[in-house]
Amino acid sequence: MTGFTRVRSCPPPMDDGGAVRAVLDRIGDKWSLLVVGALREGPLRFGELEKAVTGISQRMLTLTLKHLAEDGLVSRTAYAEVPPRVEYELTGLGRTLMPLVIALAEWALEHSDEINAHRRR
Amino acid sequence: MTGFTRVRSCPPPMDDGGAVRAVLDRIGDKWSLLVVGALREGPLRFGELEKAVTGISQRMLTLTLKHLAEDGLVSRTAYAEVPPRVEYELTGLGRTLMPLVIALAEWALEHSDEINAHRRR
DNA sequence: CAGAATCCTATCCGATACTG
DNA sequence: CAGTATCGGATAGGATTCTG
Repeated sequence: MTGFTRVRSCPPPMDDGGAVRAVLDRIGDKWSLLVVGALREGPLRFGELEKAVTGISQRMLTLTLKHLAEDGLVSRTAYAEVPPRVEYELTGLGRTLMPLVIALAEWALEHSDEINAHRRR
Repeated sequence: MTGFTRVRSCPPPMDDGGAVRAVLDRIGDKWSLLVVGALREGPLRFGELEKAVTGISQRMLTLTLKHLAEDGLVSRTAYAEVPPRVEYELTGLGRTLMPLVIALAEWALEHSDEINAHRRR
């Protein structure tokens, strides 16, 4: 057990020993939250995601979707058609993350000016 | 669901052109949110932060604090004493981020088991 | 259309040593 | 105590090419 430092009070357990960090390691990368956010209104195909998440490379979209699927945040459905069609959709677990993504986006929009002003100095 | 076709042109943006991404680039790194979370109950000294954020290296703590200070999320106060004492504290702007950090931590704790179970397959 | 494979670069970040 | 400076390995991620 890793000691905490000095307990003042212990409201929400920020560091349970790694759960927070483990999650951050996954969704704290450059694209995951943006992809999750892009799926907020329903399933999208690979190509649609590519357009929805501006700037993402094909490779990173593939990898990000694979990770999100491994973590159970996104489901992948391939339809046997020609040309091929593959849809990605948030799972129930993935949807529980949406309020956080929304909140983060709103926070970013609301405070980016202030942050940029500060950074410029 | 019959009777209308899903509109899929461009489920437009929560991406205003980069504000969300810009913020993610800053707080989406490995340590920033953990440092912010460590400061939730009040100011801490450099050494206290080092212990509070388990696993962080001296170098990364220095850099992370510098970035957070540049963005105006954290303030730095050096007291002219021997030995030196430096305290870091959330600014008003930094405190507006706390609800998000708390929410993220709670989400992580609540769903890490499910994520890990999924990943194991 | 949806990807897999390969190559290559920038940067992240830890370890270590030194300083006021 | 609270940093700074430097080195080097690991990895993230972009560009390009190829395939079912």
